[in-house]
Amino acid sequence: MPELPEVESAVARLRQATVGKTIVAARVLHPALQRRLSQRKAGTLRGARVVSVTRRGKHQLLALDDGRTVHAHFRMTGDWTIDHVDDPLPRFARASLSFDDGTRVVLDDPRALSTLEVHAKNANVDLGLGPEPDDPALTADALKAALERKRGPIKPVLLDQRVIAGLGNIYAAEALWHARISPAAPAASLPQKRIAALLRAIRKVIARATGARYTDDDVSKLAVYDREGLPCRRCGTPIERVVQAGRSTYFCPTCQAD
DNA sequence: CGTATCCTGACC
DNA sequence: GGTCAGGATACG
Repeated sequence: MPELPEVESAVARLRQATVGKTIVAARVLHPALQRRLSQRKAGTLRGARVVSVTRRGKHQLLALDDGRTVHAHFRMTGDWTIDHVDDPLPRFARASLSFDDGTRVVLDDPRALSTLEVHAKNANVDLGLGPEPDDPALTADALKAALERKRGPIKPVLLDQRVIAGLGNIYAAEALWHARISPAAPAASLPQKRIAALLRAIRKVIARATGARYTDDDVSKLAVYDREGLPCRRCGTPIERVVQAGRSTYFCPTCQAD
């Protein structure tokens, strides 16, 4: 269930469950996943110890004591189920890592779009990511420079992970609503002041979601996402839904007029 | 830039 | 049976 705040929470659980422990078995359980990571290669993880678990954008990186890195990405519907080696596998188990203390970490993903890879020691892994939303180097000027290089409407540009790492479909729409910017506004010509407002809004929506679990209660607090036809929380105008670059965009046609 | 594609389930 | 889904990428 991943946008950046959900990945952040997944990383915290993964870290808690695995750091300092040694892998005793690794299984790749779904053919689509096996195309990226063969069972043979996964098997080489046996005996390696997890040194650290970190997040970059929506990517999760497990550093191993032998220098290799396990690299996971949830895409649309992935999540970790953390259980015990003796438990029955979850219904949508796609891969699993078992540890020397009996802990098992299961990649649980109904759509099986998640990815899992193992990178060699010293491998140059380019995740293709821009700055994190909370990166102090991400100033309004820096964001303006990045946006000026892009063509097309702002909303799809915000989903480009090279612009800002970790922003997804929900929080892109939420941030635009808070900043009162139309999702169709050309990214390249947004004025400085509006970009500054957008950056503040991005930080606000991400910060508010981080730490909180992604509960129904949180969803009900969203300003525009999945609220087509419902009144704008600011002006009462019905929220509209359009499709941009194949993704749903929700916005208020009154508050976000340009 | 938009579109199709990877997958599978939920819902109309 | 069609549409949609919180992501990313290859392609035209």
